[in-house]
Amino acid sequence: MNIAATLKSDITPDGDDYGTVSRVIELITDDYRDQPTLDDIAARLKQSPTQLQKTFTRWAGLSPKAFLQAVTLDHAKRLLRQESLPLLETSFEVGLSGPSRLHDLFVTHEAMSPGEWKARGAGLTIRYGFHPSPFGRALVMITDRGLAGLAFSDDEDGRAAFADMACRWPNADYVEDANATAAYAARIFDPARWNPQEPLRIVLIGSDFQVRVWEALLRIPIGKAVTYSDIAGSLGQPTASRAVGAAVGRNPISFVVPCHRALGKSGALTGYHWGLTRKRAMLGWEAGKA
DNA sequence: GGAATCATGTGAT
DNA sequence: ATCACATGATTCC
Repeated sequence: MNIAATLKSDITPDGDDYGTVSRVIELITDDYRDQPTLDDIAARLKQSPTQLQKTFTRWAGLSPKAFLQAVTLDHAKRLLRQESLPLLETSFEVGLSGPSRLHDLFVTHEAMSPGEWKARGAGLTIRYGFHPSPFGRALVMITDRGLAGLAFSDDEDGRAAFADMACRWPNADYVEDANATAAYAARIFDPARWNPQEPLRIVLIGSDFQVRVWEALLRIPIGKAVTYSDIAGSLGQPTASRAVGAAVGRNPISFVVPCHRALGKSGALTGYHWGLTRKRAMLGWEAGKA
């Protein structure tokens, strides 16, 4: 049995739990004024409440009720409250590049040099593959220095996601190699395999400012969140929150670099490159792990 | 609660 | 130069 098949059976036994979860999220965010009950939602999806219960516990170890609470605005505000600034302040000591242990997924990161960034991927070979994940079909991109890209696709063939990623480093060579990327996907989405002894190697390809923002994101632990202005402050540029937002939006390694843990000051989920529903799903899924 | 408006830093053209 | 932004604060309803 190959690794990709193993992953699929581990994470989504029926193949599409995320499809159900994302529809539930959309229903409760569209109709949040009506406060739909679990029975309402199940009926709208033409499922029984017990089916829905099974899907959620399988997906996140979370009951539907707990999940619904986890994706409300109040919950997002709670994530923000827990002293976020001390977490970010130490990012000054870390500095650019060099290995360091960060965040719950134990990542060591290095940054590409400014020269490499300007080359837009020239001379770089990027191997990629698609794999099932708790948040839909994931596109994993790796270099010999580590994980460089992680994207999500909503369409079946994933062309849009690939084009989105490939235009960031237009001069790189792209080689499909799902056997090489499967091991990364298996580790990233299985908390049981998050291990400080074997940190995940990632490489940040971006401008100096972008890399500093992404490093700040790596310091946010699971179950917490910070605002864009928190990050700006930790960079010593308190008025640059909007620039931070732009840089967060260009994060090439979504989920691993936890850009979903950046929220607006009100606790609102102000945006997400791969769709706000997916951002909500990630925060809800993490509520079951933290 | 919004909606309109302004100051703001970065990156692409 | 100019423009688009995953912001935030202020000032009106």
